[in-house]
Amino acid sequence: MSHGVMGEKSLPDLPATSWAVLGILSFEADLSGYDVKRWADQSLAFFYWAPSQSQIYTELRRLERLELATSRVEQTHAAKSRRVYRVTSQGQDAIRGWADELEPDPMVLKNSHILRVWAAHNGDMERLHGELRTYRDAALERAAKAAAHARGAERDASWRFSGIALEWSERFYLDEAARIDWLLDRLQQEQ
Amino acid sequence: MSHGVMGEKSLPDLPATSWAVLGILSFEADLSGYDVKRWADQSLAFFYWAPSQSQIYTELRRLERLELATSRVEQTHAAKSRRVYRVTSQGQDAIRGWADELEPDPMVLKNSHILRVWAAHNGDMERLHGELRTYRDAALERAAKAAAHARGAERDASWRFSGIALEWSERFYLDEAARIDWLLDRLQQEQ
DNA sequence: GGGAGCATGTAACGGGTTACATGATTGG
DNA sequence: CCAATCATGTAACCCGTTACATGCTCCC
Repeated sequence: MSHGVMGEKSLPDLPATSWAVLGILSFEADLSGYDVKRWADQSLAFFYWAPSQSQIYTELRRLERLELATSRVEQTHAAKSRRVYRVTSQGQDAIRGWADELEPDPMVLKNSHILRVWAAHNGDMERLHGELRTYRDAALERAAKAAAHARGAERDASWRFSGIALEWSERFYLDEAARIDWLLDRLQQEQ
Repeated sequence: MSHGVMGEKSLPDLPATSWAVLGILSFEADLSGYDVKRWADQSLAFFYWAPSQSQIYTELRRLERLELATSRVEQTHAAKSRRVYRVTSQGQDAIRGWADELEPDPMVLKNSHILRVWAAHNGDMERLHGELRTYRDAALERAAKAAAHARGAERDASWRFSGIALEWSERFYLDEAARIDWLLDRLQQEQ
C-alpha cells in the first residue's frame, strides 16, 4: 500500500459550506438544522455568507455520512421532534486540520454597486448617486447589527473569537460606508 | 394579448456574468473572448469577480443569440483568426436598462480569513497570526495593483468611471490591510 | 527550436439556489 | 383563531468551475 499509513490523518475534501457548518457545530452541541441556519444568519452572514436553509440540511447529512458529526432525535413535544447534531472526535480532528493545515481560500468580493460605477457611462448620474446613498445607509445599518451581535457574544467566553469576528464586521461596514461617501465626492468632482 | 405592447422594452433576465460581459463590451467595440478575459482580470476582478475563460465564451455566445451583441471573424494572419464582438443597439438599450432599472444585487463578501478568526478556538494562535500577516501583505499588493490599473485608465476619457472604480478598489484593499492590523492587535489583547 | 502568449472551444461535474410541500406549536 | 415561528425535506435547475484539447504566432 502506497499510502494510508497508521496515524496519518488525511483531511476530507469538503466544500466550503460544509466546513462552515462544521464550524458552527464546534461552538455548541445539539444544534438542529434550524438552529444552524439562525447562527449562520447572525454571524457568518456578516463576513462570509449565509447558505440557504435547504443547503444546511444537506451539509448536515453529509457530515453525518462522513462520521464527522452524529445526530439524534430530540422529542420536543408530544407530536413534534427535531434532529440535533454534534461533532464527533473525528469531526474535531478534521476541524483542527481545516484551521491549521488548509490554505484559506481567497477572499471573494462581489460589489455590484461598484460595478455600476464602473459602467456609469451607460446610465443616469442622479440615479447612481441616489443608489449609492441608499447603499451607504444600508452599510451603516449592517454595521449597527454586527455591533449588536458582537455585544451579544461578549457574555459567553466560548464565543470570544466569534465576537471579535463580528467587531471586525462592524468595522468593515463602517469603512464601507465611509468609502461610499468618498466615492460620492469623487464622482461629484468628475463634473 | 396581455403584454408585449409596442415600445415596451422588457429587460432580458440575464445572469450576473452576462451583464458584466456586456458591460465590458460597452467600453470598446471588437473585443475577442480573450480580450474580455484580460479586461475582466484587470478591472472587474478588483471589486467584482473574474469569470473563467470558458464562461466568458459561453456568455458571449449567449449575448449574440439574444441579439445584444454581434460578432464577426477578424483575419489576423494567414492561418489565424479571431471572433470579435460588439454591442448592438438592442444591447445598448439593455445595458441602459440594467444600469437604471434593475436593482443591484446585494454585496457579497466571503472572507475565509475572518472565518478562521471566528473559529479560532479550534486552531493554533501563532499560526493564525502568521496567516493574517500574510493576508495583510497580499491586500497591500492588491491595492498597489489596483492603483496601477487606475493610473492606466486615466489616459482615456472613456475609462473615466472605470478608473474611479479602481481607485475605490485601491482604498478597499488599503482599508482591508488596516483592518487586519487592527485585528492582529485585538487578538493580542485577548491574550 | 522552444516557450510564452494568443485564441477558442468541449465535457463533466457539483455546489448551491429557488420553489414547493407539509405540519406542529406558541402567543396575541 | 390566526399569524409567526419552529422544523424538515424534495425536486428542478443552472451557473460556473476545472480539466482537457488544439493549434497558431512571436520572439529569444
